[in-house]
Order: sequence, then C-alpha cells, then structure tokens
Amino acid sequence: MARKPTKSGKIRLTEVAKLAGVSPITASRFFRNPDALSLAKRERVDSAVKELGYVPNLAARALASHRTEVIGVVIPSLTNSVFADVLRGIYDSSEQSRYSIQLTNTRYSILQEEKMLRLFRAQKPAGLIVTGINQTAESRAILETMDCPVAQIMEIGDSPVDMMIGFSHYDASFAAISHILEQGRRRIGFLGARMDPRVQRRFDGYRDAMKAASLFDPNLVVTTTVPTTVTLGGTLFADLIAKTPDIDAVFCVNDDLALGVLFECQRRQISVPGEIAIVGFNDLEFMASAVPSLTSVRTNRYEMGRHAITMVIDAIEGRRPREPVLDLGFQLMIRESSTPQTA
Amino acid sequence: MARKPTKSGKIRLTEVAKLAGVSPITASRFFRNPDALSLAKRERVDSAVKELGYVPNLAARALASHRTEVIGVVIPSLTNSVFADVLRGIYDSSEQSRYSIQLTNTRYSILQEEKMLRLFRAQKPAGLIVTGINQTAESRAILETMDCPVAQIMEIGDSPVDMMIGFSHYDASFAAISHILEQGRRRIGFLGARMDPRVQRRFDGYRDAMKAASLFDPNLVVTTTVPTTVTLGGTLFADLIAKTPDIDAVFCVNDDLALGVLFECQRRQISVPGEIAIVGFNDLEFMASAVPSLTSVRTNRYEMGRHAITMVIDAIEGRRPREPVLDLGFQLMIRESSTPQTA
DNA sequence: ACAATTATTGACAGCGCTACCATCGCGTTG
DNA sequence: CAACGCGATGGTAGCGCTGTCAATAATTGT
Repeated sequence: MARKPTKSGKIRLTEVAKLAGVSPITASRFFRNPDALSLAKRERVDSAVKELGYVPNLAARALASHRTEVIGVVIPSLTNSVFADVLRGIYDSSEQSRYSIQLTNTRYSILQEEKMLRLFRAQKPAGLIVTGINQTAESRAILETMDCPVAQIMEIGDSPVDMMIGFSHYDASFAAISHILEQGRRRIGFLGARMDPRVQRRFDGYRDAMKAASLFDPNLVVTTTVPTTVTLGGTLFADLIAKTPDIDAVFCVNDDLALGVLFECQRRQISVPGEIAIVGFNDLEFMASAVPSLTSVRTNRYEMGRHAITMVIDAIEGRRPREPVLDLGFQLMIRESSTPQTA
Repeated sequence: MARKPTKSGKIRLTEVAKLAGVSPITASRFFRNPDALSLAKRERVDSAVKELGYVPNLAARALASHRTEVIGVVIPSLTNSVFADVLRGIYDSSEQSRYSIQLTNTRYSILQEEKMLRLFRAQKPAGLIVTGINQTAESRAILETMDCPVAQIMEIGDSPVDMMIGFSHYDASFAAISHILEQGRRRIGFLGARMDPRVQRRFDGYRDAMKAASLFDPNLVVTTTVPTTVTLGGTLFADLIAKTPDIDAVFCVNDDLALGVLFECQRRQISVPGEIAIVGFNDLEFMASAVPSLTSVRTNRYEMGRHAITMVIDAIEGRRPREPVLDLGFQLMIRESSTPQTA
C-alpha cells in the first residue's frame, strides 16, 4: 500500500501543523509544553486541532517518547466494596488528567501481584498505585527499580517504596477495642475472615488492647482465611459462642461480618447491645441504618483514592509531595450496637 | 543520541531473532501467527524469547499494526456491587488472554458515556463492552462505526449494535410481582431509586403485572432519582406508608433498598412477612442471611461478565457467535420475607 | 550600536514493530 | 523436464510521533 504523503481522511499531527502553518514539531510541543510556544502559534495550533478534530495517536507518542500516560493500579479484589470506593476516588480524579488507569486485581495472591508488577514494569507506566505494604521481596525489588512514582495505599508503615497513603489498621482496631472496654465489656470476641495483612494488623490491635487490659484469651478469637460474606459472619459467630458462651461483645474485622453477626443474634434472639455489643470495621453505608445501628470504624477510602492518584500525578509532573507518607486516619463511629440501650 | 544497532540491555525483537538465527519478521510472526512457522524455527524463537526474557513493546506493535489489544469497558458505576460482579467476570476471563481491559465509568451520565465512546473510537480498541441499550443517537452512531466487536451487557432488547448479553429486567420484575400476587398480597408498593433505564424497565414490569391484576395504583409507587443506599430504602418506605398505609408488600428495585425497608420495619415493629412482604432485586449475598431471609431476583452477573468478554474476544479473533444475543435469564429466589410465616 | 543571552522554532533521525511483496525451495503435474 | 503452486522466509519501508540539537528571532546590557 503505497501511501501518499497525505492519506485523505487521516488526521495526523502533520496535517494540523500544515493547517496552522507551523512545523510538526511545534504542533507536537503544543501538547507537551504549550508554554514554550508563542501565544500566536499556540492559538493557531489550537484552532487547527479543533477544526480538524485531531486526536493524538497514543501508540506513536509512547513509542517515540519512551513514556506512556498510563497509571497502573493493583488491588486485591474487585468484589470488596472497600476497593470500589478507593477506585471511585482514583477514577474521579484521573478523568480530568491526561492519564488513563490500567486496573488489575490480584485476588489476594502475592504471586499474582508479582506477575502483574512484572507486566507493568515492561510497559513503563507513568505511575503506579499498589495496595498494601506487604509485597514479596521480588515485588518490592520491582517496585524500587520501576522508574516512576509509586504509591502504596490502604495502610501506612515504615520504609515506603515511594509514597504511602493510608491509615493505621492497628491503631484503628486498638481504638475500637478501647471503646468497647470503656463500655464495661470484658469478654470481647474477635471475628476475622480472609486474614490478609491488613486484617492481621487489626487482629494485632485487638490482641494488644486486650492484653493491656489483661483480658486477652485465645478462646475469644475465631478466624478463617475464607473470603468475607455476611453469611460467614453468622457462621463465625455461631462458632464463637459455641466455644465461648460468656462473650459480651464481638469485634468484626469488617462490616459484612458484623451484619452477619447481627442477623445471627436476631435469629437466636440475643439482644444487641443488651447481651452482646457488635462493632464492625470500614463503616459501610448500611451500618448506620441497621437496627440497632452498628458501631464501626470509618475509613476514608474515597479520599484515599483521590489523594493517591493526585499525589502520583503530581509526582509524575515533578511536583513531589513535601511529605511522602499521608495518614488519612479513621473515625470511630459509635452507635447503638456498642452503647447502653436507650430505651 | 546516536544509537548503536544493539543498545546493550535493551531486548528487542531483533535481538530475539538474532539469537534464534531467524529474521526479525519471522520472530514477529512467532507471536502473531505461530502456525505459519516451521516447527524447528518456532522452537528456536520460543527458547530465544525465554532466554532473553523478551517483552514485546506494545506501543510499537500498535503503531505498526494499526491495532491495539485493548478491550474497552464502559459501566455506569463503580460503587454498585452489581457491576463489581460483572467486572470480576470480565477481568477473570481477560487475564488468560492477550487483551487488556480499559475501564471507564460514566456515573450514569449518557453524555459522559458519549465522551468515553468518542475517546475509545480514537484509540481503536480491539473490542468494546458497554452497559445497557439506551445509548444516545450519537453514541449509537459511534458504536456502529467502531470497527470492532461490541457487546452490550446487562439487558437485552431489540436491534443490538452487535452482540448483547443480559436478561429481561421487565420479565424479571414481572415474575417477582406475579409471585407476590400469588401469595395473596394485593397492595404491593414499588420503591425505586436512581431510575436508570434498567430500573425503568423493572418499573414497567411491575406496572404491567399490577395492571393485569387490576391492582395498579399510582399511590403505591415511590421513586427518586437519588442514588441507591440502604438508608434511602428506609426513607422511601417511610414515604410510602405515609402515603399509602394499607400496603401489604413492597417490591424494591434493588437489594440495598430492600434491606433498608427491612430495617425500617424492624424500627417500626412492623412484622415481615406478617404485615408486609419484602422483595428485592439482584440477590446480593446478604439477602439469604437477613432475618427474615429476603426474597430477591437472582441475576447472573459474574456469568454476564464472563460471557461478554469471551464473546468479544472470540469475535475479535474471527469466531463470531452463532447467536449474537445471549439471554442469561434470572431466578426468583423465594425466601421468608414473601412467604407465609412458618413459625 | 554590537555582542551576548534568551525565547522560539525547525530539521533530522529513529522509537520497535509489522504490512506488503518478493523470494526461495520443494513437491507435483502435463 | 520445464512449469507451476504453495508454504516458509526475508527485505523494504514505513506507522505517527518526539528527543536532540542547531538555527533563527527577539531581547538585553554596556
């Protein structure tokens, strides 16, 4: 297919340049660094772009510049609504930028994560957002040699690869347990599912808070590696009271479990909070409308996504944050399920 | 930067070809059409690729071939867990393929959808998955001129752009109402939020089922364009009983609303199903564990995602489906909330 | 007023890959 | 035995854009 210099119909940068009466390279600069153009040319190119409806060819741009405008996002789960909120934050803020999001999920497998990171490295993303701080040594090495800004989200810890946006699951959990203890409860059960690293740290917070009050007892703990569901909450709770009938509170590592516990209590006609207090984690929307309303730890997931993508984009464009670690904190949302009955 | 023919460290297809003792073009064919190679060369190239750890440059490939290996996915919401399930199906099946997913959400704005489609068209995706069948005329035109396979998902209807994978919201809703009517309920309320096209069709099913029984009454209907939440379910229900105190059942366009109604009933000590039956839509996981367990319409969301991506990939590779419209149906999950009390 | 400096602009070459067509070798046929 | 067909392979020439650096125009200091 011998191609004429101007294949009719095809709008390339050359066509734009021709119409604007500038060289192609000047037209190119219009997109990459408009400030370098004189006002006159900038306007001429601008109107030429609009008149021709020019759309840049991203593949050609990537090939020539050795850069892409893709920001990779690695999350463990698409089902967990916690990540849905984070993603919403990421997408909302990325849409007004030139960058596009490449999303992958690892299904909580660190090997899958490693594979994904390797894939990303080969494609030279402009930036990367990964979940958590517990990468394998190999994954960590990949992240460190990836010459682009990297944000670790969902939690904070020592030695960030680059930037870190999250909160302390340990502190949040510790605070929740402290609250329950303040209510005079002593036999506080722990219900955990999935038991990924962040859930582990919530357990650590629980354990230490209980130990500090000299109330820790392994019989209060029921966990499983099975993924979380509401139904599972009921099942784990059944296991717990079978093992330890004298509990007076239950701390659940997430709200789905907490809802399942509430339902199971209703089924067994156990009064909440009369006999048993329930506290969840994440503060999903339904927690406030449950009957009784359920206490939870609010985490700022949408903001986490927003901040992560914003910081990554800023870093890509040379505006490195003064402080690479951003702690978004948490709020204990105290509701009926963990306080004295008002009625 | 005068570049030596073999810039050390950089593994290009040329390097692979050299090691394998073939021409670059033959190495290229190894990826695109391995069957065209003799067995001997195929093996030589294969081992060279592995030895060098060659990773293809996708930008160069896209530029030279005028094709990409990106499948665009356009959904209205990231928060709605219905789409989370669909996406999981899409991602799960795309991972073993060569294609990568480019996800965008429109936040239920048809203008945003139009914008996204325009963007996709410019980038020549290998395939496209869009939500629903109610595109604007402009969007529809874009889809029709996009020379790649297109799948419309979530519902089915007449005149597919190309392929269609979903189910009839109208039928599902009609079936749910028929079930409630069979239980002897007569004053069935309708609670709707968001009121996107698919919810509209659920309303149509409700209305027609009620009219067929000569029981339709506008006072039974409460809707809002506000996005769905559990809390909203309670609010809408409160509006409904204020307006129409004699209702004996509530049909909710989704499960979050249904859960909110259940909570509100508990709060007001209205017996479910004794005084009021509740039926939801989607059959999210928690519906089965609620107390009482909640009747819902199960939709095959994960399968919808899987089928959509599989059909699109097949179509890209020339294996067009015999039947472009796939109805995945629904199942009415009848539970305590809409049946006579057993106790 | 003239050199020195800075803001704009352009020419050239090439990013890594693949489409197209030519070529080669082999078995088959009249 | 020449001609033919076909599968396997290679050569050439870009895909549309941008990095580098040189060239030019505008601005400033002494």
